[in-house]
Amino acid sequence: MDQLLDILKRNRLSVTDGRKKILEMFLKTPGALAHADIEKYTDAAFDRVTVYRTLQTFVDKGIIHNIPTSDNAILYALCKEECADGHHHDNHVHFICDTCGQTTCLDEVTIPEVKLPKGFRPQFSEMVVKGICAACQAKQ
Amino acid sequence: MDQLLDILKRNRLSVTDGRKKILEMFLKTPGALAHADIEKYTDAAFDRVTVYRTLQTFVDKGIIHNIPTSDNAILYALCKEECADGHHHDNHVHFICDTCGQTTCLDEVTIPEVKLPKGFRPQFSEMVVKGICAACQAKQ
DNA sequence: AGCAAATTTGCAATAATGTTGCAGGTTTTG
DNA sequence: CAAAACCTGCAACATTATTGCAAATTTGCT
Repeated sequence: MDQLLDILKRNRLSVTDGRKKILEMFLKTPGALAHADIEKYTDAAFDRVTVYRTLQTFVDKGIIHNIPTSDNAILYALCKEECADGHHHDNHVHFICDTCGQTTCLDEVTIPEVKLPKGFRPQFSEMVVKGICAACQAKQ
Repeated sequence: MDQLLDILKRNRLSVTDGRKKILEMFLKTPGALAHADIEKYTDAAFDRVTVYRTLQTFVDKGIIHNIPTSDNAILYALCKEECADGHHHDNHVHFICDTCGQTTCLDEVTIPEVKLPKGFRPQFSEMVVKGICAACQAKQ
């Protein structure tokens, strides 16, 4: 079965053009996508509202996760291993390239544990590294 | 000399009511503040625009830094050591409490280095830990 | 295949958030 | 104290996000 359909079905979501197109974008893109990227995608001219709702649905189902950025943008990326509903186990590092701007999930780099002050109980952590990505480095 | 004035003067900023009030909020607050927090602050009824500009000025001067969050909000917190203009050395971990929602700078917890895949050159990293903070833990 | 129920979409309206130019006011400098 | 520099508030505008509802699509069932 097609990978797209497989993911949608596994999450008990109706298979619609919008969801297929948006999910396809994620599967094709190595890095992360912002809401704006999806809206601007030429092939897929969906209503803004639909994009918002689709992304939210995907996050809820654990198909994609969002990435914190210190500037305002919300970025989304595919979860490597499918996560349980609402619970993401994407404990990998995200890398944002200063040159090309692309955000990459470094699935093989696990977020290290840190020793917190007394009383703090950690449940989940996120880590973002900025710098120059392998692709841009190679071009120079 | 008053700490407020000291900070403003050291950064060659005019001392105005707005800046004093906003900086005072940061000095009083253990955690981080969102733009909305400042705007809602009862005593300080400044124009929205003034708040935006003041926060931007403080960030530019290295008085405050912003904290990435996976939801959309931009949070700001005081820089512990004053940073050089534009260059922040706030390489500490941020903690967001799931119970009270407050964000705390863990100044004493340094972000660990991670080993990146070949070709990636890191320049700056950020780390956010979510869980239950010491204050909320103690209340239970 | 065909039909009813459930779900999803697009539109419209509205809210929330962020930006810019400019006139008037405040702070600083000397 | 006066001039210059800087800051603030207003207004207008741009962008981003949310909600309700009717129409359209998809699904489950026979």
